[in-house]
Amino acid sequence: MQVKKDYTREQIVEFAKQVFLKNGYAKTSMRDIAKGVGIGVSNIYNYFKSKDELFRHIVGPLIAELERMMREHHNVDNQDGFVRYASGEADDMLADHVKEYMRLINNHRDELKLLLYQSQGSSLENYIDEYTEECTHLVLEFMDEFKRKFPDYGVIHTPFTYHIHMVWMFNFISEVIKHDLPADEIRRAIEDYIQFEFTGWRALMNVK
Amino acid sequence: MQVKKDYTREQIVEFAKQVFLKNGYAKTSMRDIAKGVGIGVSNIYNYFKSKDELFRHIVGPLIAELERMMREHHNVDNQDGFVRYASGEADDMLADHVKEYMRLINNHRDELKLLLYQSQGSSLENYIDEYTEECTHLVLEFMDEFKRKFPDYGVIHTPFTYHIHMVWMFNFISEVIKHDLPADEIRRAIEDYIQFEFTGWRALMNVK
Amino acid sequence: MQVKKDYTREQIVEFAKQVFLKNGYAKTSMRDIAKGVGIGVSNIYNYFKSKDELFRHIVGPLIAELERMMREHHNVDNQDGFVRYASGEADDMLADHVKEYMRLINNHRDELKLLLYQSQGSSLENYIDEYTEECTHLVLEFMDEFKRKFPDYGVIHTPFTYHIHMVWMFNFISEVIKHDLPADEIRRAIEDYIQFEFTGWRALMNVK
Amino acid sequence: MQVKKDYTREQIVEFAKQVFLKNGYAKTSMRDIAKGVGIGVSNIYNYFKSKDELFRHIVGPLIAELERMMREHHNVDNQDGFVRYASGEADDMLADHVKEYMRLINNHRDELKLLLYQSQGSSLENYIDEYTEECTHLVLEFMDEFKRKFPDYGVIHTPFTYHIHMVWMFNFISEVIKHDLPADEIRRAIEDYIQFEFTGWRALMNVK
DNA sequence: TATGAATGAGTCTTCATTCAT
DNA sequence: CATGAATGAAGACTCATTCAT
Repeated sequence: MQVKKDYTREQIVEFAKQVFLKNGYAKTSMRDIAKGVGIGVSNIYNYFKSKDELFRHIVGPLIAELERMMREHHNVDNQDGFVRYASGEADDMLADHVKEYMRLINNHRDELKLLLYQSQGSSLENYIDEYTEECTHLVLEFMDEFKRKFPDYGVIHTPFTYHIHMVWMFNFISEVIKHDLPADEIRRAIEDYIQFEFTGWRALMNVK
Repeated sequence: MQVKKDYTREQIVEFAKQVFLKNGYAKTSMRDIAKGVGIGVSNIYNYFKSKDELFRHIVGPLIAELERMMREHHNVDNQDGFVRYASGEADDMLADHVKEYMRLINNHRDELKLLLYQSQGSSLENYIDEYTEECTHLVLEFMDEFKRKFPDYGVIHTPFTYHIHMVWMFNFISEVIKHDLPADEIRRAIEDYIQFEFTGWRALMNVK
Repeated sequence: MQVKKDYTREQIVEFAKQVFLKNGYAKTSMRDIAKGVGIGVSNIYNYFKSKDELFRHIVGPLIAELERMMREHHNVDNQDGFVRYASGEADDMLADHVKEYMRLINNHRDELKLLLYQSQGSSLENYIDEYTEECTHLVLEFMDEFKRKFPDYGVIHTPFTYHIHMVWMFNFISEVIKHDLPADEIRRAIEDYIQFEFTGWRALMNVK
Repeated sequence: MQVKKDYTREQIVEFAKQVFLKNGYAKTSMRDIAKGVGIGVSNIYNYFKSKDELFRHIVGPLIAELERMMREHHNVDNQDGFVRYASGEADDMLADHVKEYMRLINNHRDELKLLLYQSQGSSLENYIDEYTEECTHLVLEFMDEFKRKFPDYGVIHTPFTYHIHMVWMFNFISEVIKHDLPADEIRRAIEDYIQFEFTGWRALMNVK
C-alpha cells in the first residue's frame, strides 16, 4: 500500500510539473492534473492539501538549494579572494559563482522554469524577487565590510547596481532555460557573460 | 453629458490602472473596477468592449511609443556612428539610446509596470517577449551588415548574447520601476549601466 | 421634421426586418438594429416602445391580412359552392383558396418568413398556432352546419384531420418561402398540392 | 454513492426535460434546472459538460432511432414492393412506414416535442430540417432508379413535392404530439392521413 | 487510498430598457 | 428627434475545495 501510495504521489507530482510548466500555475486547474494522472480530483488532496502546496512541493528542492547557496556564498570570510578578483588576478571567482548556477540549471531546469516565470498566482510568485533582494542585501553588507578593510578601492555609486546584477544573473539563467540552448551555445553565452561582468565591474571599481 | 462621459471614462481608466497595477490583469475583475468607480459592471462595457480592450487601452500609448522606438532606432543608416562607438570615440550613442529609454520610464512608468509584470492573462502577456525578440532580430541584421562592411572588428560569439542584453535592458527598466528609485539614484544607476555596457561590449568586440 | 422622423422610422423598420429575417427575433439585439441603421439604441424607443412592439409592427400588415382572410373565407354562406366542390364539380373552390394564399406569399413573403419561423421569443411566437386553431374551429362549425344540411355526404372521422390540413397549408407556404422556389416551380408545386388535396378529400368523404 | 449519483442524474435529466418542454431550450437556464432539482448549478456540470450536451443527452435516443430509421427504410431493394404499392395492390407498405413513425410517437413523445419545436438555440435547432432534407434526397434517388426501371409510370412534377410530403409527415407527428391526442383519435387521424397519402400519390403517379 | 458528488463564490459578458440632456 | 450614460438582472460556465462513502 505504501508502494502504491508513493507511486500515485509521484505521478501527481510528475504530471503536475509538466502541466505547470506548460500553462503556468494560474492557468492550470486541479482537474487538468487529475485527468492527466487518471485519478479523481479529490484524491490529490490526500497527498497535498492545496494546489499551492503541490506547487511548493514540486519547487521545494530548488528552493532548498537556493537557500543553501545563499547561505554558503555570501559569507564575509573570503574577502581576500575578492581582492584578488577585483585586481584582476582571480578570474576564477565569478566564474565559480556562475558555474555553480549553471549546475543549478542542469539539476533544476524545470523547477527553475516554474519558479522564474510560471509561478504567478501561487504563493511563490514573489519568491525570486525576495530572494534577489536578500542576496543583494548580503552583497551590500559584504561590500561595506570590504570598503572598511580596503578603503582605497573604488566605490560603487548605488546599491541598485548590485541589485540589478543579481537580477541579471537570474535573467541570464532564465533566458538560457527558456530558449533551450544547446550545450556549446550555453558555454559561449556564459563566456560572454563572465567577460562582460569582469570588465564591467573592474571599470566600475576604477581598478588601476 | 459629454462632460460626464469623459469624467466616467477617465475614472474607469484611472481606477482600472491602479487595480491592474496592484493585483495584475488576471486577478482583477470587472466587478472590482466597477465597484471602485461606483458604477454598474455593465456600464464599463459602454466604454470598452472587453476587459482586454480596457487593458490595451491603458497600455496603448506605451506600446505606440515602443513601436516607434523600434522603427526609429534600428535602421541600418547609422553604422558609421556605430564604428565610432565601437572604437571608443562615440560614447554618446549608447547613452542616447538609454536616455531615450529613461524618457520612457518617466513618461510611462505605470504602463511599463503593467506591461512588464502585470499583463498575465491578457492578450499582451507575451508582448515584451516578442518585442525583445524582434529587437534582437533587428540588431542581428544590423551586425551582419556591419561585419560585411568592417570585417576586421571582433565578432560576437552567439546571437544569444545580443538577446540577453536586450532582455537585460528591459530588466533594468523593470527593476528601476519596481523599486521606485528616486531621480538621482536612477541617474547613478544609469551611469553604472551605461559604463557597464560600454566597457563590456568593447571588450567583446575588440578581442584581437 | 416630420419628414426626417418618418425616414428614420422607415429605416428602423426596414433594417430590423432584415436582421429579424436573418437571425430570428430572439437572436437579434436592439444594438444590432441600431448599429445597422446608424442611430443610437435608445432612439429606437422613440418610435417603438419595445423590441416586441417593433416586431409586431413589422409583421402587422400580414396579421391584418390574415385576420381579414379568416373573416371572409369561413363564412357559412357558400355552402352550396362546397357541395359542388365535394361532388367534384367545382375544382375552383380550393384552387381559389390556395391562390389567395399564394397572393399572400407574393405580397408578404418576408413577413410570413418572420411569423412562420423567426418569431420565437416574441409575443407572436404562438400566433400561427392559434390562428390555425381558430381556422380549424371555423371549418368545424362550417362542417357541422353542412352535415346537418346534407346528411348523406361522408363524414370525416376526426376534427384533427381538419386541423392538420390547415397546418399543412401553412407548412406548404412556409416551405415554398424557405426554399425560395422559382416561379414556375411554385406553380407546379401548387398544382401537385391542389390535386393532392382534391383527390384526398374526395376519398375521405366517400363521394360516390 | 453510486445510488445517489444515478438518482441525481436522473433528477437532472427528468427536470431538465420538463423545463425544456415547457419553456424551450433557449429560455431555460441552468439556474432554473438546478433550482428545480434542488442542487447547485455547478453540480450539473459534474454530469453534463454543457447545457447543450444535456439537451442532446435527453434527445439522444430519439436521434439514434431516427438515424436508424433512415438507414433501414430508404434502401433501393424494395422497389418491387413499391410497384405493387403504386399500382394499388400493396396498401401495407406506406402503412408500415407510418406505423413505424407512430411507434416513434409513443416511445419518444417528449423527445419529439423537444426536437420539433423546443430546440431553438441548441446545436440541434436545425436537425429536423437537415433530416428531412436528407430523407428527401434518398427518396429522390429512389425515384430516379424507379423511373429507369419502370418508365411507363407517371412522373412527379417537382422534387419540392417530395420534400413537402416529408415535411408534412413531421408536421403530422408534431401536431399529434402538440395536441396530446388520445389513442383512438390518433388511430383515426393516421387512417385519414394514410388514405390521403395513398389516393393522392396514386393520382399524381398514374396520370396516364 | 480513492471516489464522485456537492458546494458556493467567482468569471466575463450581453441585453432590453430607462434617464437626463 | 436624438444621444450616450447608466442600470440591473441574467446568461453559461469554471474552480479549488470539502464531504460522505
